[in-house]
Amino acid sequence: MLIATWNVNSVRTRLSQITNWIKDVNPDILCLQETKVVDEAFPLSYFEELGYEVIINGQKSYNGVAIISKFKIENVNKGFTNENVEEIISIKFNEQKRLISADINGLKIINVYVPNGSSLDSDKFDYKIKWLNHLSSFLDEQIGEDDLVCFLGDFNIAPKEIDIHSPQKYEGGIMASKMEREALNNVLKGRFIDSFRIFEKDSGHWSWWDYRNNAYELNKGWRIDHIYISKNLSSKLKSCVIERNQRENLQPSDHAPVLINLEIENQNEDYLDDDDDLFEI
DNA sequence: ATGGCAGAAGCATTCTGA
Repeated sequence: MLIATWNVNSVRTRLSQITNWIKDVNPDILCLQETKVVDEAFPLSYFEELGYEVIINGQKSYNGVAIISKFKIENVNKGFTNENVEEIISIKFNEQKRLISADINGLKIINVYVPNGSSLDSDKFDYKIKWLNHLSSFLDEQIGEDDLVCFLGDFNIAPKEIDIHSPQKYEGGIMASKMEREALNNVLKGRFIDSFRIFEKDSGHWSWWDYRNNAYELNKGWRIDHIYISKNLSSKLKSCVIERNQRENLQPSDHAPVLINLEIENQNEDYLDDDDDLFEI
């Protein structure tokens, strides 16, 4: 079972790149961030024609998330549905469309687009930390001990020094500060494994390269897009790769897709793919 | 320290991203 995350920086601008990549890789589940489009204008049919179901939580110009799946999608949550907090707080954190989750083929899929935060002294940074704290309580309510969870997306946080191209310059700053990492750890609460780090222990592997300053050509990137899986899935994890060649497309997203292979049985009778060939990565 | 690049809105230029 192939599961991917990709911040596409506008689903409409990147449409042919996304559908070409889908045809090439044949993922079972693809989670998108920064779709930048209202739900009414989302190009649903392009994915449905390829045999996928789609759920979306979009907004105009900014943010927006979607899940594209070959398996039946059940128990959809658009945004936060926290019960043990004042409703007004959930409403506030649902204004920006950064979260969508559902049950798919026995897995809880939780797709996030964490706020960037701008700089440590800004109101946006304060929002980022509070948003992560709200996410933490949402996960606490949503995730049961035996649930099989895949928690993925654009986290806008480099977990460690080795996830930044020039730590001497960027450690402690935005996306690499102690506060953000603590907030992220409070969300994870030791429940998850960073899929990528099971297979690669060294620095030099990035999922995002700034459009500016020739960053891709100089390979000055960050690893900020992550696929966390619950510990009870660890024995099923067969691979995790960053599809960095997608950053070389004409007019690419500034992020590359991240992809895992989970060895999980098809539990779903109405699997939408009639192709029996398993894609090996 | 500043600006570089890109997308959306909307028609010149601003806002936002990371």
